[in-house]
Amino acid sequence: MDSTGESGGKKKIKRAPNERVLQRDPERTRSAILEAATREFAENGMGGARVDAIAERAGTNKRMLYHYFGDKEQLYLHVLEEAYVSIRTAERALHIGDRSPEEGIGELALFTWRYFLEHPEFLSLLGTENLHRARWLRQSVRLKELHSHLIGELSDVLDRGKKEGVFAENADPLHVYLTIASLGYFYLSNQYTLSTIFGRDLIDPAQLDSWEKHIVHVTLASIKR
Amino acid sequence: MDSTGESGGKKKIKRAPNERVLQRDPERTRSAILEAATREFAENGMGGARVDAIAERAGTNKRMLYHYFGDKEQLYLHVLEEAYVSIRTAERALHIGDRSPEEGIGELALFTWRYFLEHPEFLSLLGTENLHRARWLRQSVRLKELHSHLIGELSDVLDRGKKEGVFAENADPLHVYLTIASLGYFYLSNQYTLSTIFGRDLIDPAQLDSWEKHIVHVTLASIKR
DNA sequence: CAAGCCGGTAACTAAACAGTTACTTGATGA
DNA sequence: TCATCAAGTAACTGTTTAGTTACCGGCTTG
Repeated sequence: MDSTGESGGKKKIKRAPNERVLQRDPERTRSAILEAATREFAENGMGGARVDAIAERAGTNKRMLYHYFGDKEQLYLHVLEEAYVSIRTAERALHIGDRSPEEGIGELALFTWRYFLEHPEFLSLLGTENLHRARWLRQSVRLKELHSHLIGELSDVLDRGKKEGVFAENADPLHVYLTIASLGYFYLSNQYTLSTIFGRDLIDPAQLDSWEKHIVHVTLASIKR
Repeated sequence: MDSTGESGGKKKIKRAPNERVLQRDPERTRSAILEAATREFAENGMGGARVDAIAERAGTNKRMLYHYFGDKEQLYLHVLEEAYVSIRTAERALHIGDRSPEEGIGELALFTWRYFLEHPEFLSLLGTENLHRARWLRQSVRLKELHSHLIGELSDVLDRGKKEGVFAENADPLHVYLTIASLGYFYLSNQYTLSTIFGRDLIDPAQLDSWEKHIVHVTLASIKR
């Protein structure tokens, strides 16, 4: 589309290509807001998060935030959807069916634990959303089918294990996933009260390592025949 | 102490003892505020809770709230302490050491699950407190030693089980408690997002019953020799 | 029975807040 | 080269909020 004849020299775009690269960049502004909002909502919950704080963290101002996302609630919903899409996308890449049933389940447990450990903001957002009884998640059209894949794949692995005689016949895929998620979620999201109360620093690497082994052990022990 | 000589007849206290019982009752007002605050904080978190709403729910007004508790944060701390004292008190009444080791652990798991089920406000308060990294709990002097009893008793039961050869030698009392609490906490506190996502109503009595059995099974499976 | 104190009410205040408006700056296409 | 539109800024607005002040009234006590 350089047929305007003026595409040659004058345009100020990229004047000094690396000196002041793009003063106006909608894509960057948008994602900066989304990232800042993720942190703000994760740290303070829906009620405690401040729109001004998000704008400041993103290096922009409220006007832009309302421009791209409508209002505080819609911005929160975007953040939540993004968080779910991220974990489920990473999860799919695992292909737990490629290994033996026991290895597959162990792999899923390890992945989930480590993902939780590396993404505390995801745990926090889940907590906030549940405080509000999934008020915003229920509105989301994007997320309903995102999860059938997980249960489907898990179900296949369990069935294979049952046929091979290593898993109990009554092992339920939802129960298995809930077991894995429970053990990771509670330990990490409640680490602050737990460490205070029991006087043991749960975030200490040795403790983390010990709990990681525990999760895998418990998960497999709960379904082995 | 009735030596003042005027303790006899005249006092208007209890005029018509049941008609307008006590227009002014500090004890009742105080506990009404505490109960209202428990619900408000549990439903909306620290950031979302409204002081006006608490006063209204308690059938009083803000003045009294500030009179009895100082400010919003101190009131919140009282609520949190109260919640912890309640569960630990009920827990002590269990005497898990009076039974066989396996029954004792099963009893603790059942108790914890049912307590969580009947006290959703406790789970919610825990979530809120952890969002704030135990900021207020850390300030509390009352709660530090409240928990050594639990771990101590649990430790005794495990040791007995190990001597009798039913429990594995490396079973850790903290891990056992965390396992029990994890499975109950996550299922209940995250029931809203989980039900939405997996399309199964987790609060349905049949589901609850099934998960209760699962918790006991998993807990014992994780420590059995 | 008068003095004073404590439980209680309601209206007020200053700050914080979500959301808006008026305006500026920069890119693009005809 | 100029009209147009999108990106961006900053100051503003009405409302909500935690916390306060001024006041009322009944009970206790010297």
